[in-house]
This record gives sequence, C-alpha cells and structure tokens, in this order.
Amino acid sequence: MSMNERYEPHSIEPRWQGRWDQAGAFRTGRRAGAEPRYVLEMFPYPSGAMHMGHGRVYTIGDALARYLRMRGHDVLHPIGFDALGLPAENAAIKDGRHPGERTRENIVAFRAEMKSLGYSFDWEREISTCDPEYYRWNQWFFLRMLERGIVYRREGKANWCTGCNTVIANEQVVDERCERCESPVVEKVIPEWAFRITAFAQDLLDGLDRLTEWPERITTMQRNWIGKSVGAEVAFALSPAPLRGATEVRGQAVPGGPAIDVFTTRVDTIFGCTYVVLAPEHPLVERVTAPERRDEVRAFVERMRKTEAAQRTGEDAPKEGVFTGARAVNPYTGEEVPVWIANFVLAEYGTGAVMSVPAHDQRDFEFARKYGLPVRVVIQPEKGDRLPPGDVLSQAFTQDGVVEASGRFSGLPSAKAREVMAEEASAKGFGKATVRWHLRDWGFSRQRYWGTPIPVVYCPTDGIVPVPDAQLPVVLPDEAIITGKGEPPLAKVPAFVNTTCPRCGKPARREVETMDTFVDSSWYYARYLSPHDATRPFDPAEAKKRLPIDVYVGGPEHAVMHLLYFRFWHRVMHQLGLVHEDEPCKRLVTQGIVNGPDGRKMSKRWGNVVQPGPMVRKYGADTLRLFILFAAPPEKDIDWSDEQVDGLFRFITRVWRLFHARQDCFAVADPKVLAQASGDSLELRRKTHRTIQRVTDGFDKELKFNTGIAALMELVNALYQLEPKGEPDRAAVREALVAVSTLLAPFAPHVAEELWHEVLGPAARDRLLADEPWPSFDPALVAADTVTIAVQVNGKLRGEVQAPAAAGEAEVRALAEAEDRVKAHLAGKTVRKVVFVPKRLMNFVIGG
RNA sequence: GGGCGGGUGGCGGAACUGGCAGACGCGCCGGACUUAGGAUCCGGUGGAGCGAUCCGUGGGGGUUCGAGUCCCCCCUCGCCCA
Repeated sequence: MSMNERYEPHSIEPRWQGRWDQAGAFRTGRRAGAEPRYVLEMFPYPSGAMHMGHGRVYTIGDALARYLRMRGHDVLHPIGFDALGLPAENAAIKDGRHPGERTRENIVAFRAEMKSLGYSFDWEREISTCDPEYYRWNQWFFLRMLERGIVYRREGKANWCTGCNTVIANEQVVDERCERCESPVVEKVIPEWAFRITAFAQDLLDGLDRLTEWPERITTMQRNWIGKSVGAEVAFALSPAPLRGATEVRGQAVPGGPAIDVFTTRVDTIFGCTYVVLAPEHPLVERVTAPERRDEVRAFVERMRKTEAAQRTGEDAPKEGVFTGARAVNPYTGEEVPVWIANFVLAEYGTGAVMSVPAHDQRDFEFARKYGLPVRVVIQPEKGDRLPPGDVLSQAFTQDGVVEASGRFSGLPSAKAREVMAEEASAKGFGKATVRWHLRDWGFSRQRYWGTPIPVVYCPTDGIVPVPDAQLPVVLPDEAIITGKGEPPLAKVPAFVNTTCPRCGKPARREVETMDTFVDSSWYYARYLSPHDATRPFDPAEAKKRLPIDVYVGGPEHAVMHLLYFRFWHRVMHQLGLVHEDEPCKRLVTQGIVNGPDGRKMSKRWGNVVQPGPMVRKYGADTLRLFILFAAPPEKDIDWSDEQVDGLFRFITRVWRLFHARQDCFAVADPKVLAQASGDSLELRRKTHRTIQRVTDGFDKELKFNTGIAALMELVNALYQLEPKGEPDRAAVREALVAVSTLLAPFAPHVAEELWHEVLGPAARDRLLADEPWPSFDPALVAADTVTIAVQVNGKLRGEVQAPAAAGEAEVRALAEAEDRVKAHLAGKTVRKVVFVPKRLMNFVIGG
C-alpha cells in the first residue's frame, strides 16, 4: 500500500471529521480522572453566514483545546448560539419572516461551516439561547434576583433608540447614537426593570486585581467604566436665603436652611474656592437667580438645553457661563462666593453643582480668567518651585501637594487633608465623605419581541406578581406581529397577555417586555456544564469541577458590556450557592480583527470581504487554519492575504510530498538504531527535539502560534536537506516525520491525522492522533554540544568561532585570537578588557 | 486632553532575563527539471560600496564593553475614555 502522491484536502477532511465524530473524540468526560480544562470561545450571534472574525476566534480556541486534550486533559470545549436579539427582529420587519425561522436557518448554516473547519467542539452540548429550555433559566435567575432585591422596577430616564424603538443600555450608546442601527438616541422617562449591578461595584472593582491573566487594557477599561471616585459632598448655604427658598436639596433636608450641595474629589482645595457653579438644569437655578439677572440667565439655560452634552463639556469647547446674582457661603471659611451657572457642569454628574477652585482645576482656571474671577493658591507642590500668587499663575496646578493658607488644615498633605476635612464636614453636619460611581444599574427591559419574556404578571389586586417556578418557562408565542413600531409586539398577542394572577386567580396581564440579550450571554458558559438538565440551570457539582473557565477567547469589543455583566452574573450565582468562587474566568485572550486584503476593515462597502466558507472550499480547512494562526499572534490585527494563503497551502503540499518521498523510512527501527544517529542525522534529531520545544512553548508560555508553525517549517526544510543513507538516518527521519505530523495536529488537524496514519500504518489503525499524547523533547538533545560564539572587537562583530558548549573563557579566547579577521583588528592594540558571555559572545575592548 | 497599545527589509512578522537584528512565510532575482510553467526542487535577497568596510529597528539625547530591548525628550499611528 502506498500513499497518494497528491494532497487532496477535500477527500481527507470530511473523512477525519467523520472519524472524530464517530469516536466521540471531543466529548467531555471521556477521560475519567484526567485534570479538567475549560476552553471557551465567545459564542456567535448567528446572523447570516460565518465571517472571518468567527474563523479566527474558533481556530485559536480550537488549537488550544486540541493541544490540551493531547496533554491528557479532560477538555470541555463547547459551542452554542447567541440566538435572540434585535438584528434578527429587524431583519424580520424588513422581509416579513419570523425571526425564529431565519435564526434556525442561520444556525444550520453556521453549524455546517464550523464542522467543515474541523473544530473540536463537543456538539452534544450545543445550546441556543432562543430555546425555551435555555431561556427558562434566564427567567429562573430573574425570579431569584427579584427575591433578593437585585432585580427591581424603576422609573427612570432611559436611552430610547428612535430606530429600534426600544430602550438600550448606556454602553450601547455611542455619540448619542445607537451602536447597532446608528439612529439617534433620545432620553425618555419610562418604567423599566433593572439589575442592581451597582451593589456589586466595589466587588467587581476589587476582583479586577485578581484577574492577572486578563489583558491589562481590558481590566483598565472595566476599572474606568466602574469609575469609582472618592470625594466629599459639601453644602454651601445660600446668602441671603432666597425668599421662596427650598429647605431641602434633592429630597434631603439641609440643616441651616437652603443650600447648594456640591460634590468634589478635591475637598483639600476648598479654601481656594472663589465661586460655585450650578448646571443650567439644576433645580435651584430659578430660585436663586436675582430678579435683575433673570432674563440673561433664562436665555443661557435655554441655549444650553439645545446643545448636546458632549459639545458642552468637550475639552476644547469654550467655557461659558453667567452670574446668577446669588451668593453662597463656604462652610469652612464662612466666606461668601458668587454663584454662577456654566456649560461645563452637567446635572447628571455628581450633584449637578461644583465648587470652583481655579488655582487647582484647569477648567475652573480658564473660566475664572475669562470672567475675571479671583484665583487663590492653596496647594503647593511637595518638591520643586513654589507656585506664584493666583493673579500671575499661568495655569492650574492640579496635582496633590501640601495644603497652605487653609487655616487649621495648612501644612497637611492633600490626601490627609481630604480625610480630615471630610471628617469635619460630617461632624459639623454640612457634608460627608462620599463615593461616586460611573457604573449605573443595568436596565434590561426591551420593548421588543425576540427576547426572553420577563416572568411577571400585573394583577389589578395584587400588583406585580412573579410567575411561580412551576409555570416556567413563559414561552415566547410564535404568532406575534412584528412591526418595530409602537407598543411591544407581545402586547398585541391576546393569548399571551391575558392570563390569571398566580396569587388570586383573577384575570391579569402578563409583562410584555423582554430581556436584553446580554442576559443570555451572561451565564451561558455555565449552562454548557449540564446543558440537558431539566431541573436546574446547571449542575453545581460540575461547576465545582470545571469552573472557572481556564481560557476564554473573544473580541476586545466586549470589554465593558458582556465581560462586566458576565462577572456580575457569576457573583449572583455565587450568592445563590451555585458556583464556588466569584470570578468566572481565569485567563482572557482578546483576538485582533481580520482586515481585508487592502488593510481596511472588511465590509461590503469596500468590497473586500473574504468569507471562510469559500476559502475552505478552495484550499481546505487546514490551509485556512494555518493562515489564521501563522499570520500574527492572536491579539494582533491581521490583513487577509491571498498570497500568504497560497503559501500556507504550498507548505502543506510540501509536507505531504516530503512524507511521500520518505515512505522508505516509515518502518519502525529498533530504538538502539535511533541512538546511533550521528553527523547530519544527529543534527536532524536535535532539530526535531528543539521543534517540539518551540511548538510546546507557543502553548504553555504565551499563546503564540506563529513561531511554532515557523519552527515546523524549519524542520520540514531540514528534512528536505537530508537524504537518508543508512538505518540510523532512516530512524532519525522517521522520528522527525512522526513529530511533524503530531505537532501539526492542533493547527492543521486533518492533514496531521492523515500523515500520522501513513507513517504508523496498521499499528495505528484504530487510534486517532487527536487522542495521542503530546510529544516530549529530550533535554539532552535540545542543549547544543557545540555552539557558535560571536567575536566582537569594541562591540563590532569581527568573526565567529565554533566551540564546545562548555568551553571556558580561556579556551574561547584562544580560538577567537586565532581568527584572521579578529587578529587583524587586534594587531598592535592593547586589549584592555575581555567580556565573555558563555555560549554566546566574546568582546575584546581595545585601547588606542 | 487622559489611559493603553504599536512604529523593525518591498510586505506579514522573529529576536529568551541587554549579547551575531531581520527566524519563518510572502514577494522578488537566478538556476535545475520541463513541450510548457502561474507546478516542483535548489540557491540568493536590509541599504551603500569592486573591495576591506561603513550605515541600519520612527527622530534626538543618555546609561553600558555591548541597546530593537533600559532611562529622558520628541514625532507618528491605532484603540478606549473624555
């Protein structure tokens, strides 16, 4: 029997896919007792066909999963579909088809493409979030969170997308537009359901410190998004008290009468406060404005109302404001300062009022100079020159320093002063230390159809009544009419809406809103643990065994939404006793984008879209996989390159031909014969073992496949150079061929199986390479016995010498000095110093 | 403006804790085989120079026997946040 001379991916790939499938090679739990590993890639939203981005994530994750399996682990490598969501519904509005129907078709196509790429998923664990058996557990979690007060109903300002006709999350608003459809987003007051994620803010922040295997930029983005700022609230009493005054601010009674509450992170600078600024929308503006300034103030407020927040507060936007005629008292100094309103203060942030310290805040400084307000220095740098007086200061000094001209606080360092001053405010009742967060609660009601129904009922007598667990799932009815306009689609399905109150049994109406699809993706990784469990979301015993996720691969665009909700949800599950610790994932890998051949983002607009499907049909899956992995390390963006892909196809062909040409080496030799290898064949053996080391390092040290594949190419090149002559040569070649096919298995698994079986022959008939142990290298062969040592004279390369690896300085020096070029450069000079780095380099330092 | 990444041949990218810059691939050049070559194999390929040699990792300084790598200043591109 002799092997086919030609590499034909289309005949070998389906065959191995079938064999793996038949053997259940990728099923989790096959290896009793093996150490578990969980490799997960972010599951796809099945819109249309698979694109190259999907090809990249799954290829990266698959290489790792296959490697870990060969390392003997019991690997969980599941896949599913993030199948609910707006795009499917929007498409349905356009062409009148049911989103479920379209989604199911897309899933069929996706699954087929993923299979054709040879991904080693455990398909028996596949899930779809649109399956009632999945989303019933969304509802179950909702009810548990409702019981614990983590879910609540609120009346709030919401971001309303005018295109999607629904509320969207803060994180989905980009430049006042909807991230998905780019329609303008407006604010609307609406009752909605929210998750109290802010209750977990501190914990989510603290957890970041433990995520040492997450990319720093992701943890930094999360830290910024959570946005903790520690500061103080201080009340500035109005003076004189306005006639029609309020005695409370924001619902809080203010001791001593009407006051402006300001929030500041720099209370240590408060003795330098020379004015106070209200947001134009601040509720006190009307009340404090002096009658003679009313027209001017109203005009300004009106103008600001029409300007977008981003424009108003932009760094380069001009600072603008007007004096209200009112005055407020600094509670620390008793001093009266003017009250202004200005464009750069927003009602939503903090208390909607700030104290202005022009000497120590750049924005306040610019404003003060423009309107001729005083500048007073109260902080001096800890080292370096003292700041000049306020009237000649050229810009604000915004760093911490030492407090001065601040009465009893003078001389304290900023940090200490903040602490002491906040304590005093609290003791005297005019303020307190506070913490503010950028993170907001997660409003998750959607006025749309294609999502999880929220399991509550509105009863005229009992109010909001949760649907009992026994009645779950609340199934999404098929017959909704989806128009994308007006009322939520579920409101128009009487059979769904009309129900009875679970408490009193009288007629009641179901909630017609659905959940944000980020709910689905917040815990899907746990459902994979026991996807067919009909009694609970997942098996906690499995969770104990397999969580947290060892490696999670996905795009960095999910840094603040999905990955934050995912961490939040895990904490909730922790509180529910379902998981044993509070972080869902140890290591996160964020993969770069696959751009078009022109270096631009792939898009129909540029006509530069390349899809995995056609590429698999043209070159086979192995070539596509190798291209993706060889082009660059996972985190970097790559450009599609037809030439480069051709090159990788050529590489596989070259490997194939090599095996074909060396069939005479396939017979197993006695291990003693292999040990006899010398000269070129010993060099080949060294190369083989070094290749094993280099490929292995690509998995264990940093996740980097390009260098490992390069090492394999080098080994193949070396094999072409050696024409085997005797038995020891053939044994060394066989060892290398087995290594090449085995090491190729995570990257190009089909051709690897094929070639490995060719070499091993009948001995491997019932085995699969995917199941074989990963090769180990012989350290003695990896360590070189002779090395090339670079010889420099004054740091410039003048020659190189071969020396035994163990050679000492004297021995190497003798060899080096015998080199002609070195000799020439040393002639007539005095050697002042010799630097010797064993196994690497010798440098002669010579003088004039 | 702030935070985080990057800038290395014609291109994608290598280079362990400072130690021969450019591994590997693409492209290009040459050769062999061939009716043919857009297949395959072999060789070459940072720049300048006939040469010894010199210059080279965005730019400028510095530390060091030695810097892509460490320090300071600057330019520039990308992402995120304002």
